[in-house]
Amino acid sequence: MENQRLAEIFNKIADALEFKGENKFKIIAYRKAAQVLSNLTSDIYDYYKENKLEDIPGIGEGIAKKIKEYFEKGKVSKLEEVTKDIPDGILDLLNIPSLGPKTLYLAYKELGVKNLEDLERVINDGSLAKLPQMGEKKVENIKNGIEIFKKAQERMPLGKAYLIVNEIINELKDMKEVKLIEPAGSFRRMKETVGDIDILVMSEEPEKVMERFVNLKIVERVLAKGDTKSSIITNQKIQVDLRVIKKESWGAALQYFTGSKAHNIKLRGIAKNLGYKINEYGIFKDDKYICGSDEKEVYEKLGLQYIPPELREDLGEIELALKNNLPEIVDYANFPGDLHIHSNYSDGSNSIEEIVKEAIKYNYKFVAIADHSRSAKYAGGLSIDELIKRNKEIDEIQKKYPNIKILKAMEVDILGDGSLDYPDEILKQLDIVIAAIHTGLKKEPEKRILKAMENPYVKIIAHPTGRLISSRESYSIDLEKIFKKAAERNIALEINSYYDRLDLNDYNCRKAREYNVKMAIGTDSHNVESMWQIKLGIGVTRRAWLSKKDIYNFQIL
DNA sequence: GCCGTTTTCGGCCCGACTGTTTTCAGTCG
Repeated sequence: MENQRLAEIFNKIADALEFKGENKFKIIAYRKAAQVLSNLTSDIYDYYKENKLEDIPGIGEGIAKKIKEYFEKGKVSKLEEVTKDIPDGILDLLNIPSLGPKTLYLAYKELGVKNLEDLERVINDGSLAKLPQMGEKKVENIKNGIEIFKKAQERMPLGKAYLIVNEIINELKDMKEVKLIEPAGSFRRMKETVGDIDILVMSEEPEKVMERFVNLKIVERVLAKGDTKSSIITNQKIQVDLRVIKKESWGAALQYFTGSKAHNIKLRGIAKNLGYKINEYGIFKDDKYICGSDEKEVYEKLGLQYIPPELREDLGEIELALKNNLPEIVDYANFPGDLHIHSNYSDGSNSIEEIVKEAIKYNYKFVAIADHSRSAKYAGGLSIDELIKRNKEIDEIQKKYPNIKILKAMEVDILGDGSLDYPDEILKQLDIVIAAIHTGLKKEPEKRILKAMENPYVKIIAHPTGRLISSRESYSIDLEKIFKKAAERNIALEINSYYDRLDLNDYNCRKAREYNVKMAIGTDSHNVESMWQIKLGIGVTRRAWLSKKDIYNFQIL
């Protein structure tokens, strides 16, 4: 599928045009097309074949022509045209905070800056500071920006950001000046990674709140400090923006700063058509304040059903909300249970009873104890005897805790030939068999998974792509084949909610939903302190528009 | 470059903060 490749091409064109100072709306149009392409669940080639490229919103005559060229000639000549007089790699420098296209272009034109080394040279020899509109402080900011650029090339996984957000909120929420505090941005939308963290505070006394914020223990550097906005870099090298909002603007600000950008731009268009203006302060008609204190009210005023943050990506949610027809996604509260937890029988650190007690705190109806199978020596995989002993212990504990169902599960290795790590007569004693690849990730993973799915006892395939957000690409598998088989065999695919996995991800879950595949949510916890990560998995289901009927956890009891 | 029950041309979201200026440009979200 060429969707991503084309998205990259259009983003690159946008970068080049921005560098050259082209019409900014043209740049927006290319970026919009790139965004649409990277989120498209169906193959762009099919649209091309059926001559329906222009049916896709955001793709018009010009970009359709370029996509056609790509499929017919294997290239987009516009990309070559706009990049031919730009040195290789200079566009990457646009990702340096505080260095924008105007300054970069000037440095290139006047000082011959072509790469990061050149940039550092003109900073150090003082020539950059002598350019028009430049000065010592601007150069200092760019210098700091380079440091951030080098260290924080990657976005932070959502699960890590969670801990930082919790810490900041805990530090600020008890101030008497703080009426409400709430995270916004991609964090609130539960994107799997975040580039920075946005936090909103309702207060009438911004000075005190800002003062406290920029002096928190985790602050490494203060980038800006004002009455409405302050920005800091934490000791973990992530930027946190804090905004202080007045009561009458709270809902509008929450809406505005939650984004996504594409979602907000479309909302603005709707507001405009209704004769309103919408910004972070509220909805206005001829500069007269209409509403803004409540986020739901903001959507209602625009004739829209309230759209949950996780859906706000401009992937069709606005059109559905206009018709009051959004999918019924599931709540974070009252989730029925966790399908993937390791006990100290294998490599977990807590006993089965400790896990059960913790699960009760979550109000779960069930919890699945899923230890590693015998081949997983590195992870204390259970021999058949150990497995039988463990199951007996589960029976005993079950008697003590009648209000929660303890499921006898196992995360069973898919071996090199696609067979499972226990014989069928053992597998059939389990409530849930979760099959997974842990070794030989490059050894025909697709074939092995498909073979494992033939086994009559397999209920779930764990972490189907094997990717790790911070360190590993997915196995090379054709997920569509897995989806078809899963639907046919009624096997659920996991949303592994461990923060560095989130596998399947939102995009693939949306795709799986088209095949009527059920998803199984489990945290893969190895200690009870990790069980909160079920939130991350639920977030994925919400971003993928899944309803209860799409989620295996709701169909177990 | 996209888009249209105002439009096939002329719009396209808009405000905060910083730094370099002395009324504004650049960057960011």
